[in-house]
Amino acid sequence: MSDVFAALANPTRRELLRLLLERGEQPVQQLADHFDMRRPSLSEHLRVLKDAGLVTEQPIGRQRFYALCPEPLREVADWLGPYERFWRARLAGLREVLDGLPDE
Amino acid sequence: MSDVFAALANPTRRELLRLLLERGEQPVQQLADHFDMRRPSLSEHLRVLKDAGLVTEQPIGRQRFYALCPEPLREVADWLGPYERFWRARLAGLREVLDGLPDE
DNA sequence: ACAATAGGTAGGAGATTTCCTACGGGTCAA
DNA sequence: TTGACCCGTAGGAAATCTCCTACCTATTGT
Repeated sequence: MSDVFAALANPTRRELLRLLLERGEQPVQQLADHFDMRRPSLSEHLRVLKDAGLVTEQPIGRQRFYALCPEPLREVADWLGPYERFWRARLAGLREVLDGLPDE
Repeated sequence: MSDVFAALANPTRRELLRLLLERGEQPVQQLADHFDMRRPSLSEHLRVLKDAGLVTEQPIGRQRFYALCPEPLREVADWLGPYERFWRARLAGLREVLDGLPDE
């Protein structure tokens, strides 16, 4: 869980996930085109994502295709569950307060 | 967003959030009782959570009560939205495969 | 006023992150 | 086979993280 959150804490890595979500699996070079960064650094980001289980890697010829693997994100959503009840209650409370206000 | 994920990437900080969720707002000492860690380190974790907007701080006398502030978590849930569709599709695909299998 | 309590700040050690350049290993095309 | 290409590893620099000890401020009770 910690490694998943740590992986998501970097904007480059979140952008990589977004690209993989919107455009499907891609080789490294194609992903690298979107970033102002050397490829070895991108490789390192991809390794962090892979270690967190957020992407899978499939070598085809001399390319490596990376694909989104959303299971860890589902676990994040599960982790959020108990807190969701809390913020819903807060929103409900806020609504009550707003309903109680005059001049509306 | 990055600072929220970075805050969540530490198990001590996630445990702090869990304590605040389950037991409501508490002063630092009461929180510290649950950890094998010196108080200055706890203070630093609380500061990280506060900077990420995940907790609020209210001084009462010589104590400071910390309370959960779930808005950033709601934003995380919103961020997860597009990926949720993806993993649901995956689960649906998996179900299809399972349904197609013999010997069930 | 004085001692005790709550909790923060200062600063340092060691590990980790995030970028880089240089290079190596495998694959394809001529 | 040779050169071009895809992409990773090695290793280093600067910044940041996470813990610590020592110390400081503010509040409370006597």
